[in-house]
Amino acid sequence: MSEESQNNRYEQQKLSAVKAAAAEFAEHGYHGASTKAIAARMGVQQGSLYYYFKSKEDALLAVCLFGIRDYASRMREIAANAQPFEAKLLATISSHLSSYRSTNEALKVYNAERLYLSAEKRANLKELGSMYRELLESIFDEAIRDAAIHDNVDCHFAAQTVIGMCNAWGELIVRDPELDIFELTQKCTNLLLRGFGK
Amino acid sequence: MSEESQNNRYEQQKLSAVKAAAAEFAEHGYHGASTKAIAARMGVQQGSLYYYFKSKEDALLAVCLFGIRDYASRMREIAANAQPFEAKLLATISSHLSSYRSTNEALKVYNAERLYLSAEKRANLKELGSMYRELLESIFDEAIRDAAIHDNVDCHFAAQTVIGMCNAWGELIVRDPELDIFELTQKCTNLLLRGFGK
Amino acid sequence: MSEESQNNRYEQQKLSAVKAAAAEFAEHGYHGASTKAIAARMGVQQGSLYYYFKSKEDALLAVCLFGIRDYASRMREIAANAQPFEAKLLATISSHLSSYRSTNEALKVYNAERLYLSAEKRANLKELGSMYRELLESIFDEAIRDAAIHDNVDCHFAAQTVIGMCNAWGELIVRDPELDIFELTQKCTNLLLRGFGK
Amino acid sequence: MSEESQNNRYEQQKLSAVKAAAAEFAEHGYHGASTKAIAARMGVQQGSLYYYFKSKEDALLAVCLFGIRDYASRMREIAANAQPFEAKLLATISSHLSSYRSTNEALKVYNAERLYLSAEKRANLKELGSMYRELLESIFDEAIRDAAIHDNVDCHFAAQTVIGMCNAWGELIVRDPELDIFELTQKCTNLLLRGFGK
DNA sequence: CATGAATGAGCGTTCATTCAT
DNA sequence: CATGAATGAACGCTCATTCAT
Repeated sequence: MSEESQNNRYEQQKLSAVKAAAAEFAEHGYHGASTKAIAARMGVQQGSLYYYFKSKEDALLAVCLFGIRDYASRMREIAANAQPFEAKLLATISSHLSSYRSTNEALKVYNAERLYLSAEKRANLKELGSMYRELLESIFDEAIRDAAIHDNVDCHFAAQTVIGMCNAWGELIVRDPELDIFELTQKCTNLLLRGFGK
Repeated sequence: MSEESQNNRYEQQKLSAVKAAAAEFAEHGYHGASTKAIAARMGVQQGSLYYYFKSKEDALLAVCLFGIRDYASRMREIAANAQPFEAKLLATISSHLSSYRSTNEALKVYNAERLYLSAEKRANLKELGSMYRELLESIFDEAIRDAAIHDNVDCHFAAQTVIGMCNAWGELIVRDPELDIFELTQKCTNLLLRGFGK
Repeated sequence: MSEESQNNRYEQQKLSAVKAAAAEFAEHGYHGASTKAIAARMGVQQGSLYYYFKSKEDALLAVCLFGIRDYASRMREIAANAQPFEAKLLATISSHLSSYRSTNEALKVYNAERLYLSAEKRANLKELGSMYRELLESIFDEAIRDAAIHDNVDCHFAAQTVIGMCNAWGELIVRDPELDIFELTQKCTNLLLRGFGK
Repeated sequence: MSEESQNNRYEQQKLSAVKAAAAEFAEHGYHGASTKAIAARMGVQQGSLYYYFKSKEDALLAVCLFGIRDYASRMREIAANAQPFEAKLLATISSHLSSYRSTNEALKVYNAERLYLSAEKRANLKELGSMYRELLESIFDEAIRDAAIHDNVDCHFAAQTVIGMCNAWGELIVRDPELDIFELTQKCTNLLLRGFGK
């Protein structure tokens, strides 16, 4: 039990480290953030960080994974559910946008800073990222099969655009805590389904 | 003539410095880029950079301005022209997306790094950026008045979304030189007008 | 005991840093001295200095304080003692001149370089310096009241002159380790009391 | 005539350069002053300074010489005159103190910065400086022979002290343009002749 | 005589990282 | 598990100086 509680303690501290790193990376960027500031934010000395991360780059990887893990797994659920296209699209957007509120800026860090990871470290992420896009593409594919959307829709373009639009709004969500995510989700979904025109 | 050519020399070098800085900032981010690398890219010694920029931050400001000056002025022209909504929207998107090819990554830098400028330095940019969004909003306002789009469209949301979508694609344009901008412009415009649904 | 010795370790190193800085500032002036040379003199790497000083300017402040702290507190004792004027004057001069031997050139640095401190940092010093002069003035005031000196002596002038004379000789003391301070003290005191004339 | 006027022009500019350098050296010290600031103060470009000084060190030498040339030659006149001791002492102090007003801070620079000159460059100055002190010593020697002062006065000490006292006040004169030099001269002379005691 | 452009060395400072305690 | 002390490389920047024009 003592071992377990120690383990818990470690996990708690590690989580706290990830959140501190996420906040610093989000505010100053990966290169602009300092390990000293991350340590200060979580209330330990600079050297102690190295019990939780092997290096600064390692911290970035941890933050990125923290940022997309849930987000990617929720996508898997959405794609697997037997729902009409419109519901799936709404669920996707809702999940994506609200992730920006719930992951301590880690999703923003994933978007803005992941390219600074070395190729090897990024490999893990790439898989999750690609999976996300492919699942979204498959939703559009299915919609075409079900005649829910025009058959001339480019599914790759569509998925990329949905992701890009959500990320663009995500930046604004992080910066403006007043933004109403529910309303925003409605508007985005509506736009994607029907456009602005008459 | 000697005077003019001397003047040209300075202007040429300054432009070359801005482009070198844009490239380095785009690749490594503001904090990750080094003045040494910028100098090396333009073929001078590190110290010589300071003949053209008062500081690294000043270089970032110059890059950002370089990135949005034309882009903003083109928007002014588009908004002023007497054209139907659909043409204006297409022109906007076309201008926005092709800027990512013509400004040596400076527009990408403006989007990703401008928040690292101090408040005073950013003031110059803010005006141009706000103007851009407001002009775009006015195009949507006008479209409502002309009954070209539904009257329940939130023009602020619409403008922000167009900008966000273009910037998201801009990132991809910069990273992938093969991307067909003409085709992309069509698809984006089409989506915004009619959506994916039937 | 381990804790105390650790604390000692830091204090020892900090003192060593102050002395190294004093020596370099005295030899090359504040601007002419390099942090690299200071670090080398105390046997650490350049960057390690910043564990003991927040900045080079901070090091100058530390040196100045080190240079005048004892010197100012001794003045307080002298002024407080119930002794005849001549004894107080002698004590003052003796204390002032011998400080130049005991503070590792820090007093010289205080005199020659303190004006390079920013106004805020200099504030700490100003108080001590003013106190010193005022205490000395009060000794002259008292001497007038006790009729130990002519009543037309300008006490401000007198204090300033004593200080100036001692500092002038201090420069020579630092440069020439052979100078006999005891003899010098006698001569200065004698001059101030009786002048060169008959 | 054209040649002469050109020569004059050069001499004027050189003088202006010396004064500019004196002012910068006095304000920031030799190492703290920049050639750029000196050039700016005299209204030319940085590179143009090198028509008047071979190097920054050369500029310091020129300033030092400018600071003590007149001052030393005046001392020669004073020592040569057939006047009583008291008159000579007064003339010396008057000349010394008023030099601080008339040489654009160059005398202050001579005192505070001359040690940063390399040994060879300082040689010229040393001669003038030693001459000054020796002339002053000879005045005290003569005063002993004429029985104008006690025969136990140490003439070397006396000369050094007079110089030191004047330089100490000189610092204050430079910093405070309101100081009454005439009054100060009287007080210093009086002190040196009669002391503060009764 | 003066300039503007450039240099290359050096500066003060910060950084990610290590490791004995 | 955590610290405090130290490292050495890199950073942004300033400098005195040079030289073609």
